[in-house]
Amino acid sequence: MAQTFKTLPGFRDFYPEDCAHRNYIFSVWRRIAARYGFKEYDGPVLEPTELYQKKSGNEIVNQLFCFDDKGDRAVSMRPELTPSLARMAAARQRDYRKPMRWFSIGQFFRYERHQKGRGREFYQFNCDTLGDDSSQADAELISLAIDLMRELGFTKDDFQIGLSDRNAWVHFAENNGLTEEQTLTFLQIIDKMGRTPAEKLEASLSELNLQKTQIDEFIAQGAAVSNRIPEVMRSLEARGLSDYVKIDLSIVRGLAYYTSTVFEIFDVSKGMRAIAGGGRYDQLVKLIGNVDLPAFGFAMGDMVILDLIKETPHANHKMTEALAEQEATDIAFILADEDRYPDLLACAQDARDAGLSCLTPLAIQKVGKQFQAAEQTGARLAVVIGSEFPEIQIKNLTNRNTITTRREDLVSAITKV
RNA sequence: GUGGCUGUAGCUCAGGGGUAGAGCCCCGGUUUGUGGUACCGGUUGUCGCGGGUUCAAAUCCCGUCAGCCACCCCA
Repeated sequence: MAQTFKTLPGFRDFYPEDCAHRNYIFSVWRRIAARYGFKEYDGPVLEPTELYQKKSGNEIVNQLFCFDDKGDRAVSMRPELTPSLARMAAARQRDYRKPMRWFSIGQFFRYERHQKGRGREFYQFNCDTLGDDSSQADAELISLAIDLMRELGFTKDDFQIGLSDRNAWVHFAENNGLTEEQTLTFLQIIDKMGRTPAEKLEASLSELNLQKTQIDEFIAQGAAVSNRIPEVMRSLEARGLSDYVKIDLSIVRGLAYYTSTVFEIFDVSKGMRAIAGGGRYDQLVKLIGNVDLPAFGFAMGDMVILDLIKETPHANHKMTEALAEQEATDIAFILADEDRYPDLLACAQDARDAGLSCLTPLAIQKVGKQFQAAEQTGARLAVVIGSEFPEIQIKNLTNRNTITTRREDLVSAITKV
């Protein structure tokens, strides 16, 4: 009995239609990054496990695809790009004018349970500015993120940027006498506040001698608690993008390395999932690469955004249109007389040399079948090669207009049909 | 790691102790040089796997595995 194989849990096959969707998202990512002058880079898929431990501590090993290689090195499939970026940027930062505007599209791996919007393997767009600590850099990347969403067809009614300042909370913690360690615990409590039951929240806060009312009052102050947020907002206002942004101090992001501005993209319609997120990390490059390089970055994964595109009619329509245009074949060659097969191949080669995409029959089939196949593969034109060759017929499959021409005029005639 | 739901054709699913079903997809045909519709025909299954009850189990019971969803976590 033949054994059948399936993908490993959390891993995906990309059939042509899936690949088309993926490439559509990639093309939007690249287009918008280029629009802001960002340069593409990439790092290795396999890194020393230590690189991730250094940044995030030992617990992270549970979530890593890690193993010992044949040289007994502890290695991990990359779960994220930022540590590799920090290493690369630190190593050669003198070769690049600041600010460095870098982006990357790559595949990442996390050993965790597969669920909607999350797998063990996924693609992620990473976009970072290094070597500039200004609020303009923050606003520039948030603006890029907004344009990304707009280019994918989303509107103000579909998504929103939540903007916050982690530093404001650190000051709050200091003013309330928390130690550095307590502050980290505190930030995690804030991060989970939205989905923690009220009683449990009160209990965790009281361990730090805090009351929920203090937190609520602080959040209610909004931008006033931060030096950074008003500057970022002014920049976004100047760009006409401030309608997309809402100040929400409850956002602090899970990771410890964020230093001041943090933001997330949420979808408005479907349960406020986080689509993307990022923030400022002015100390991380120093930690990993021993070079002072303030940075701001964000990342967006392919799984949640694709779900959201498919669930949002106008975004899905935009994707479908773009793919139909991109994938259309120019010409389906149709063989009406077997003896003319070599002539058909010669004509197809001419057309291909001229840059046209062509399909040619591989087996002898009835003309009707060939037209049907041409139709189903989405060809724009059919070119019929038959006994009257070198006279050939060109038919527009959309409006059924037909012209006849000579073999040598094929390429020039095509534009007229 | 914890919980809920679901496992029947390639896909979406119906059926519910007595010979295995529908739609879609795919392939072929409707007399051989012109397409989307229509019609006809065809391929595909140990009903996830193992055990139990029964004259008889895809169906009921127990276990197990897998998938999905949620929790945990989220870089």
